[in-house]
Amino acid sequence: MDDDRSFRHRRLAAVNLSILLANCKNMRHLRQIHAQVITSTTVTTNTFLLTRILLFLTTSDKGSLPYATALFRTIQNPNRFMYNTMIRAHSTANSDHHFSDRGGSLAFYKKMMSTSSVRPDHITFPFLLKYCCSIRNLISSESVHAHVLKFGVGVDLFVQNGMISMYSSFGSIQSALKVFTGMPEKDIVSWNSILIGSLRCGDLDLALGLFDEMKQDNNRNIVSWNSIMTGLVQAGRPKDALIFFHEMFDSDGGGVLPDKITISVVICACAALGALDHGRWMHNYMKRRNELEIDTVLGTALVDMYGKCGCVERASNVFDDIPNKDVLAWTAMISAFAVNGHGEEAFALFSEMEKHGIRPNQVTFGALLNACAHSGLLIKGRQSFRTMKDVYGIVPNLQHYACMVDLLSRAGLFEEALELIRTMPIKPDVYVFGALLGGCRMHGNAELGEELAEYLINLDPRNHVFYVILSDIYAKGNKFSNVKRIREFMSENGINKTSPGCSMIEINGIIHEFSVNGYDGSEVSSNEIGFMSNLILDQLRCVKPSGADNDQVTGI
DNA sequence: ATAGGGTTAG
Repeated sequence: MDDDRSFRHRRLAAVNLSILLANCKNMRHLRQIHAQVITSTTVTTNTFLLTRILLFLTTSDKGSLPYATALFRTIQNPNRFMYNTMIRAHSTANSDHHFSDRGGSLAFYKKMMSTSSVRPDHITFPFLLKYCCSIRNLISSESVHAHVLKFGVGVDLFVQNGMISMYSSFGSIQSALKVFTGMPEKDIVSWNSILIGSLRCGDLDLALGLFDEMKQDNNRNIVSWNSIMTGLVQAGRPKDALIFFHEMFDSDGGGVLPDKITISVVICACAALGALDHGRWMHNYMKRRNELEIDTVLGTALVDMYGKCGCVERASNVFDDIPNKDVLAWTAMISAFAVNGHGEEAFALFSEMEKHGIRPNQVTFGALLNACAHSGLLIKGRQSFRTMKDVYGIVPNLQHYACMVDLLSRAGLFEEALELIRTMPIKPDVYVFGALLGGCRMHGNAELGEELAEYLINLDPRNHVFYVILSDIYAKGNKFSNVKRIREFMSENGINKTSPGCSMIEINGIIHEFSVNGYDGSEVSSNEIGFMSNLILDQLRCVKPSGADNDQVTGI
């Protein structure tokens, strides 16, 4: 009788709480609900209801992880479900709470192990392993593997899948394969995990082989396609990514339809190729499919693509319609202005971003400095470099220094560039010195140029770039015997461009590659491309360089 | 319960 009443009470309270939580509007509201639970229920029901609140706090977008963590600390004897909830909540990477809650999921796991009553189960480990993917700590992760075996869940499919991801996130594709091949039953997630793992570890051949095998077993889904395309783009093979996209699209990929992620990957490939027609087709395609709304991520990818294809106007139009613009969206648009020589607009947009209360990051300042380099904005460049450090406390990285050195040495300010290099707190790399060397070539600074080139050639004797720049510097100073000496040295030692510089052109939606030596040989005649490229070269020769940044034109 | 997407760079 009593039990029955208690049960009904519990049911009733749970239903009421569900309704309350479903209508919960903000944290203030949640605190009220929490207080109500604490004051109006018995200890037994309390545990049950607190669990519901924890779950709400960690899974709803109206929840709050710090509040959940604080609430969790007040619970005397959390049960396994509560521990699992917290471990799950702290398992995702890229979140800020990694810093506030030192230890993340592992801290909660350790706390659970310190009790004698609660043990992990097959739900605990997939989340814990996911967390291990982000901490890049092999020792901890191997301990987790040991615990997986200790608690007898090493045969669980989800746990095994998690271990594949964990090992490949460290680059241990061998260990990942060992788990994979040892699995008695594999599902689509197992296959996708090992596919993604091989891509992360840079083993493209393995990935392509796996992808092939998956086809035979009719074991490919949208995640498989998206993953292989992402891998190809990141491996610098965007053209192959597009080929895969067409294979998927034309054959219906075995009943697979492109989703938001497919679109963003393909747009990324288009951006890398400068394939404007393809990119615009994708843009139209997503408009046709009304379930593919342009969210922040897709909008950012589009802005980037249009920017890299030289369509600042289109980029700007897409940008205006992006909902909830975050740093990445703003940075993509600033960058679109930057690479197209619209330095002033880039800075205007930066100010607007600050007004919107969006905090710039390292990448934003990289884009700004890049804008300065592309538009010769010396003063603004120096200013941004200072603002980055003093106002935002962002530590400049090698790329920022390379950008500044580029800007200064293009302006002929070699002393200032050298001073910056001398006072750098990090070791300057090839790109920093390379930027300086580029300035030397532009201004015919032979003394510094020779010294630098010699240094860089010693660092990387097989790289042709520095020989060529050095010979350019000699040629500019009419030291043709030195030019001849370098050319002879290069041919005697077989120092050539490893792969000929290659450009791409999009004709009727097909990407064609061509270079001075040859052409990839598709339907369009190589002669037509050769004819056009000569025409363009002739026109370029008629253009007088108008500013310091135009030296490439005279170099042709 | 586990797998996939966007920003800088010389």
